[in-house]
Amino acid sequence: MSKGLPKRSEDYSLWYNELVKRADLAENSPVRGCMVIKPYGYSIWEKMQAELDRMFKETGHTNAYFPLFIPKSFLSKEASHVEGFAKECAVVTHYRLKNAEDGSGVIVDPEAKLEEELIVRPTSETVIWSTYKNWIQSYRDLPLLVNQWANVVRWEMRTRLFLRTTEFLWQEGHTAHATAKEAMAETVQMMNVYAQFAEEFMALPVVKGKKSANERFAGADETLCIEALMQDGKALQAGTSHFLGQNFAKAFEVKFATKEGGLDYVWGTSWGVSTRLMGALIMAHSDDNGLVLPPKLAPFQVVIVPIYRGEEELALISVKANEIMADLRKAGISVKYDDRDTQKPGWKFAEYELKGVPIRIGLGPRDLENKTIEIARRDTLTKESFHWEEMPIAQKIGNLLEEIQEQIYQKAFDFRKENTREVNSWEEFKDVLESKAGFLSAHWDGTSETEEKIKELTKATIRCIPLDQVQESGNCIYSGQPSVGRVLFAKAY
RNA sequence: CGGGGUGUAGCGUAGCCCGGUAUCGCGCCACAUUUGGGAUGUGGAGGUCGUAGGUUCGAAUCCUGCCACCCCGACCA
Repeated sequence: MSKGLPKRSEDYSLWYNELVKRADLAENSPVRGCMVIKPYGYSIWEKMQAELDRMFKETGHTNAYFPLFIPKSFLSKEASHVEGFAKECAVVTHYRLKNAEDGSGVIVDPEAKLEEELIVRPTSETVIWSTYKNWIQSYRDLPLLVNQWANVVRWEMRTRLFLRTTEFLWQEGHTAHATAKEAMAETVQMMNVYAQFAEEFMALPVVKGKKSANERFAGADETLCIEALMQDGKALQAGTSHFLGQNFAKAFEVKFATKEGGLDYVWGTSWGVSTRLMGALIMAHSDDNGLVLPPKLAPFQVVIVPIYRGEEELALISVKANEIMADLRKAGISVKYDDRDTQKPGWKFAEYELKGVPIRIGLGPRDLENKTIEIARRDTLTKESFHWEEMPIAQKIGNLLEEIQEQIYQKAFDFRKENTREVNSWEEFKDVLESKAGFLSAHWDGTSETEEKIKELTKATIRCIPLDQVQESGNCIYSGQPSVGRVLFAKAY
């Protein structure tokens, strides 16, 4: 129905790119790899932010803001951290431009070279830990529970709207604790917050787990994550929570006086989710007609489209429409009334389908006469005629929104279940990966060498060692060495 | 960063091999008829052919550099 949106089955990545642009979520900017997030797309992000922010505060965190620029020397203080990020940093070397003498425009003023170059933050551990040094002296200053909403820059070689962009928006939490146990509890807690957000609000089922050493964050002792499965059978890392041990405390000399009178390095965590969640949201639920949004994150949950001939008829319909809107708003349901005369109803139907509005209400003279409204669901593309004396419209719509939220989750959950397969031999592993993709649950000997080899041969990586992994003895799919449980493999974004 | 492809009106495109100032559709503007699944007719506006050079009497077309996007690879919490 939608004019020429590519089919998922024919070209999944083309479908994704076109959908992002046509649904008015984002577009490319003149700068390579950077995106313009358009108002409709940004309002979805704002909904995500609002909910996550609420959850962070509920768990005792407060927001702060640290600078965009980081002195180059900071980055090298934590050895594995610099190794992980050095290759993708944007660097500021000068602070002034001047007019070119030949009148061809502005050039960098060579006189204005910075003594120490500045890195545009790829993540803020270094600048934050250098600040924490001054904030923490005693166990009384702990725990320190801070989050920031910010933009970061990573000079990626290959970019895709939302999934991997040069600049992206995210939140990064950075906490400091007196004990390893407490820091680890924080790391687990935040992974759980992310999982809860993904499942309840994004309607996205996720697997909670631990990263293998290969996939661990640069500078962390342990990385926990939530992994989701997209409709093309590829996995997407949706959020990470890192236990930093004392690595950054040691690199930045952050010590505290313990209750017992000793002096110790503090224990740290960091955790983040980014605009990549937008990519996950789009790919998890949408179809060949366009976006499908879970009601809890839709910029507006209901759109009312009037069907009329002439102004008098519109006026009559608008009276009823306004009444419905007031009822819905009173019930906490967000609604838009599209009474533009510049587009026809059919055009609007297609438009709101493309944009994933969960419920569309059609209201015309026939409805006024019969005391009905037409309710169309985006997720199932079904329509029903509802008699408004049957029950209050707000109650009907409220119930339906809840049902949609649930069913979208259930659909994604079933899809993941169908596409998570236990495999027990190397041949089977390669075959399933090739023909069906999805998550592969398989035994692994626990070594980086094996993981590396499997990645090289199949492009599949260990997405995580699931938290609910069952202890089960078996043999590594590749090396045949003994294994104590299955891990989750997949090709990933 | 390596290999391949693409760049022509807001969007999608023809023309390029074989050089002579650009085709078609959607969209846009005006008017009329329309309005329960992307309306129809008539008239109209809109172009540094990605960009900078070169070859030529003449370049969208041939040559070179650069930029951006897409695909594959490498890289990547």
